[in-house]
Amino acid sequence: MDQSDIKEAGLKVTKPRIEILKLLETSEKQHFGAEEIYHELLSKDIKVGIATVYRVLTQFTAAGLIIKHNFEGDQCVFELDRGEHHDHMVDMKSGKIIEFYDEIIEQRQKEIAKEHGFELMEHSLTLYGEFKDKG
Amino acid sequence: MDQSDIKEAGLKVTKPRIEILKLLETSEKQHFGAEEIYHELLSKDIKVGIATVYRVLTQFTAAGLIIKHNFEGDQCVFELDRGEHHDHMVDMKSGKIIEFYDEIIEQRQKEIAKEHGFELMEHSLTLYGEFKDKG
DNA sequence: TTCTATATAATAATGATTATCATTTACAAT
DNA sequence: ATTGTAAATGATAATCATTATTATATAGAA
Repeated sequence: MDQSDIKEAGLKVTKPRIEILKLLETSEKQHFGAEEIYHELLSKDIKVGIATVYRVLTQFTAAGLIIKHNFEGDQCVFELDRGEHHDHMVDMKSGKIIEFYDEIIEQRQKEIAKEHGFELMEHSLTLYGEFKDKG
Repeated sequence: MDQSDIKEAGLKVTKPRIEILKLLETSEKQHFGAEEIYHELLSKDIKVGIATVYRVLTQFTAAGLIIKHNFEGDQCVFELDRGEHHDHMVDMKSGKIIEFYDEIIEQRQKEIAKEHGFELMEHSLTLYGEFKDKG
C-alpha cells in the first residue's frame, strides 16, 4: 500500500494523499473520522485543508483503497482496506472498536440472500455494547 | 399501539404524536424518514412543523415505541417497534427494504460477544444488494 | 373553567459534508 | 530542465439533515 496504489487509482501522487494513506497505514488505531485525520496531520505540521481531507477520503473509498463505515452517530469513520473483510464491535462507552470475522455468519448471510432472490453485494454487521474486561 | 402508549411514555397526547404513530402503524410501508413523514402528514392536510416531527421521533425512539435505523447514506429511517427484532435487506437500486430474522446469526453474535468479553446491547445487520425477481 | 407545565411551529443555529473557484502543482511532452 | 495543462489544493460558501430557541398555543389536572 503505497504511492503506486494512488497512481493506479488514477490519482496524482500528492502530499495530502500520501500523508493520509500513511496515517491510516502506520497508525495504531484502525479507524479515523475525517476531522480526526485533519487534526492528526496538522499536529504533524502537515498543512492540509479540511476540504482536501474529505475529497481524498471520498476518492480513496471509490478506488477501494479504504472503507467507509457508518456506525451509530453522525460522523463516518474510515479504515484502510486490507482486503480481509470483517465486522465490528463498538464499545458504546469508550468508543473503542474491534474487528471480528465469523465464517458461520458469513455463510448464513449468503444463504439468506439466496432464499430471498437477493443478489448480495455487501453487508454491514456491527455489535454495540461494552467491553467488560479492564483496559 | 395507541394513545395509551403515548401516555405511558410520559408524553401528552397531541395531534402530531397521534398522527405520526398512526402513520407508522397503518402504512403499507414500514420505514420512513423524518422528512417523508412530514410530507406524508401535510399531504393528508395535517398541519405540523418539521421540527415537531423530529422531536416526536426522538421522543418515541427514547420511549421504545419506534426504532431508528442508520442505513447507508445520510438520512435515518424509523419504523414501529413491534417487539420482534429483525435485520434488513436493502435494495440499492429501488431502495426497497425487507426484513428478516435468523436464529443462527443471532446465536453466533451472542457467542462471539461472549468470547470477547463484550456485553452485547444491540446490533445492526444490513445486507445491501439487489432483488433479482421482478417486483 | 382555570392554571401551568408541556407542546407546537417558525425560524435560527449547528455540525458534518460537499461545492465553488482562484491559485497551485503533478507530471507528460517538449 | 522548462513548459503547458489538466488535476489538485485550500479557503470559504453552500447544503443537508438535524437540533436549539422562543413566543404562542394547548393538554390535562385542579
